[in-house]
Amino acid sequence: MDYTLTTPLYYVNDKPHLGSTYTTIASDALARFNRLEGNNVIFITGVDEHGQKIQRTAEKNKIKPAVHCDVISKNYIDVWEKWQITNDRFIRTTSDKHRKVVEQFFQRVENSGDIEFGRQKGWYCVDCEEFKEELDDPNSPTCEIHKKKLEWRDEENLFFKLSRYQSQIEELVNKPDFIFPTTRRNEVKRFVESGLHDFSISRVNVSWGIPVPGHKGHTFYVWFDALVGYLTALIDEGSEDKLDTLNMSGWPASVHIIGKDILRFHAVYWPAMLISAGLPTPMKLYGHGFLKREGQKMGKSLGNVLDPNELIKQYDSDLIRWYLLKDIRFGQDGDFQHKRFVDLVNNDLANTIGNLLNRTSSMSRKWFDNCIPQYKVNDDESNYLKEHSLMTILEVKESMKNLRFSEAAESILKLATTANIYLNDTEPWSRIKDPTNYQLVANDIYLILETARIIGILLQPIVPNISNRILTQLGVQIDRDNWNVDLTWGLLEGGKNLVEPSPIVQKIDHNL
RNA sequence: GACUCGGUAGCUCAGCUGGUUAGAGCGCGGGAUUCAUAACCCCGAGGUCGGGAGUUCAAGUCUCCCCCGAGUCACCA
Repeated sequence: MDYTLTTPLYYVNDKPHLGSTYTTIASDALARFNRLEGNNVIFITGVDEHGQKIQRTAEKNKIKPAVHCDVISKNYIDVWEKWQITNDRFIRTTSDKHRKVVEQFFQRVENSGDIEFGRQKGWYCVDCEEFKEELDDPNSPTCEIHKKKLEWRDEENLFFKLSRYQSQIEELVNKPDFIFPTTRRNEVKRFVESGLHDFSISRVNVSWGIPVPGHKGHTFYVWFDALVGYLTALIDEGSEDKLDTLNMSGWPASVHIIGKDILRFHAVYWPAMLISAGLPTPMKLYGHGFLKREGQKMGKSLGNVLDPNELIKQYDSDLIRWYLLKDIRFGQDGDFQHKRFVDLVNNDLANTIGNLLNRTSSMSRKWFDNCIPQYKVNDDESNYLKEHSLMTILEVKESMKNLRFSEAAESILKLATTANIYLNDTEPWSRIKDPTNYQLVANDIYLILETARIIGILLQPIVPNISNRILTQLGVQIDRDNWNVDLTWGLLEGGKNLVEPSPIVQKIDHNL
């Protein structure tokens, strides 16, 4: 099955921040999960590089826009690599390929009769790239968001006839499995019900954009351009005119993962554009929440933005991944609290999961000649751990499939806790003192190690590095492309050598 | 202003179509244990489920009113 998923194409006005990292981490976990499930995954991310805001930022820094974009885009590419993001594509909207696709796309929309001229005049905020309808002070209008003076504009732009798609968009937006979470769906529904207006898709006097074919002086409005980037990412060089064969390349997307702020563009404008161009609409949109930091909004003005480039210098990306995916319910807003981060990493990863492996491996080596013990079937065995493991596998799959990352993480953690309890109940360290208990202990240790193996495998999409360390210490090889065989209970081989255990996660200090 | 969603233990939150003594994790206090990364395990404190009224044999769970918070209401990523 094809599974195409996307992050937003991040706007390169500024370097990456933790918000975009969060979106990308979640997308990465989803991509990894679907690969392991045997789907043909195309994981798309990229950057949105056009628009007047970027043009002006570049001017301010006295460099060409193209240079500015190169620098910031490189920053994104690098940071995703550092965070071990497994995107299959990285699309830049300044690429030649993209320009050609946008031209083709526009051609189709124009052929549908959905493009017409419209006059737009009013007070314009460059930072917002939009006309302001309500003015705070008519004598000296300023933008409330950016606190900057508005500029008077009187321009003739190209408009997309969104209003023609009222009923189709209404129908789409009403589908219960299109927009998540549901609270967001309500907002979009209300918006659509209030009546859709046509919107402008070009700007004049903005040189930093893709020229609109056949309309001198017009460049595409950044949104029109950026959304089409999802298609560009799926199209091979030289096939820019083959929008018809997109369904062979992974379109429509299974899910667009986006921030809640850009939901409307994806839920309303984008589907309408696609319908106009004769292309299928995406299957699902997931608008996740925003991250605060220690209870405060993150923002440049507050100077409390977490820089992923700095964060990754201090911590293994898995630690952040675990914290963000486990502690924040995807879709809701979250709060990055350092103390909580440290507590979770130490408790969940180092103590509960890490120490489980460590203590069991240690016992196994000590009493079974540095090896994994041989399990001998015992009919009286209830094999509670096997049952719990199998249940956990089902839970994790179901949760991950539905982007409920925190539930998946909790299920795995619960399994580790159960295994720890099992150890405490069976007390192998006491039983081993009586030689007649040898096989009993062998079985118990084996069951725990096997459970640890299952945990290691299940952890792959969420914390891939930690997963690797667990599996390496257990000495197991796994199929990196499909986890279904490896998730069979009982594959751990008794009698195989165990390396000396070392902590898979080093605890971190509160003071750092 | 209109609409949407929230307000449950110190903190972050679960609680589906109403039904035994309201739950989890973290934090805190105590105990037990030694295989282990001073880890693991057990026990405990404790909350009039935002406030009020109502429906019902029975409401955190439904209805109404009020208070507080967040969000959306057209082209900011």
